[in-house]
Amino acid sequence: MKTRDRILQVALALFNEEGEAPQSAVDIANALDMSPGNLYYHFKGKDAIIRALFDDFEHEMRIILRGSRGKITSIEDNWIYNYIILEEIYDFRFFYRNLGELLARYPDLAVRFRALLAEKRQTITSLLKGLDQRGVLFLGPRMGDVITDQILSALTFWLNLDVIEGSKVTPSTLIHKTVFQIMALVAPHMGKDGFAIMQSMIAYYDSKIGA
Amino acid sequence: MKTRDRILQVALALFNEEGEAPQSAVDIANALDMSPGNLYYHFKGKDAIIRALFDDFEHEMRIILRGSRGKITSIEDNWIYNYIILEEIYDFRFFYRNLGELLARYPDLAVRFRALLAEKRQTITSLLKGLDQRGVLFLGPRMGDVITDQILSALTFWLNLDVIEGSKVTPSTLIHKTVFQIMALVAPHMGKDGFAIMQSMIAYYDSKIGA
DNA sequence: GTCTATAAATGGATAGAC
DNA sequence: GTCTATCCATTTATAGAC
Repeated sequence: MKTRDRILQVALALFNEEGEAPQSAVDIANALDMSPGNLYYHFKGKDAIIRALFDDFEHEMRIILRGSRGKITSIEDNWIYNYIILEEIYDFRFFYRNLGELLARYPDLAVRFRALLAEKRQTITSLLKGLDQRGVLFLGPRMGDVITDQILSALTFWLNLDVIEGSKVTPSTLIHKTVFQIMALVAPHMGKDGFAIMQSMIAYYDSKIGA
Repeated sequence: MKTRDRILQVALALFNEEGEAPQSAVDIANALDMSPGNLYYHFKGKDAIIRALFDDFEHEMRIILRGSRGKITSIEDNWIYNYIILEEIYDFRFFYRNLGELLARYPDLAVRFRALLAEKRQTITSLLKGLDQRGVLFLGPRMGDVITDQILSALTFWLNLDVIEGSKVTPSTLIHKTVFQIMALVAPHMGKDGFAIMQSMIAYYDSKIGA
């Protein structure tokens, strides 16, 4: 394996497990059993590593977002789609733990992250509109935007609330819980079927987390 | 005004406006036209200042939470109550911008912050239960917990999404928008009145932000 | 209480040998 | 490509004069 890739791999693991902020370039070099000088030969510093990691994340997230266009019609599709997005975020979770501070430190990444968010918003909006038009959903005026905001917020901060509350659930359970939360944002707008759908989602969720 | 209080006041303003992470003890001293040595005479360092600021925040937030017990019965009461909480958070917004990283750096504050969150959760849960029992709300099994999570999340991360999306609304508009979002989480569960209530909330919200 | 001066520690970064 | 050695800048923290 190329040294460059090894650095990215180990740095990502280190950031995800210990947090990005406390790690210095020397810490990363140590984790790789490598001299700081050598690390600087491959990357100009921690900044360059973070930018390279964001490149990877951005690329993969775009594939996921683009790949879903027009293919999601059922509730089950929605569940799976959310699951895939959350798993991708989990792989680069160090980024979301610190989001505000990180984007303040790297304005260039902030621009790109916002573009990604805008694409997500777009995807969610058109998805909801499709469900509304097919009569699966009943959205009053403005409610489309309101729910989009709520879903976007859930997708962005699900990891934070968990950390802050100090919960100790497994990653898999947390992802399932989050998907459930997102579905629960939509279910109340499903008219008289909403209650039944909510019930079956609860059953599905319980089976996933083994409750 | 006592020097100690001046330090806290200026440090809070500095953290809120420029972010907490980039400010060193020397920066704070400069903002006060004071020598670092003098700052260290009053506080052992930035850590001690942050702890003192958290003391203030915790104290005021507890007063707000305690003061509301059993007094909130109408939708209008809810609107006002949320507004007061959001304003208090806004006064100490530096804390919420960085929440994850900050709590990781100060485990003692993490414990206290979690206790505060638990008290908030408690308040929201009993509030929803009250509305459910009086027939204002219709919550299926589990839905109480789900909505509580959603509200708690909105109250905790409203400032972050705004910063991340780079929006440029006034603080007042942002607070109104957030209250609206929280009410919109509850409205769909108000049975057949939900639609009308939602409509009147939208009108009220529009009047507040002058749209 | 407040200042100046300075020590001690840390993190970022590069030069030059191998 | 990789290492050692080193430098520079920043930050924390304290001692001692006023």
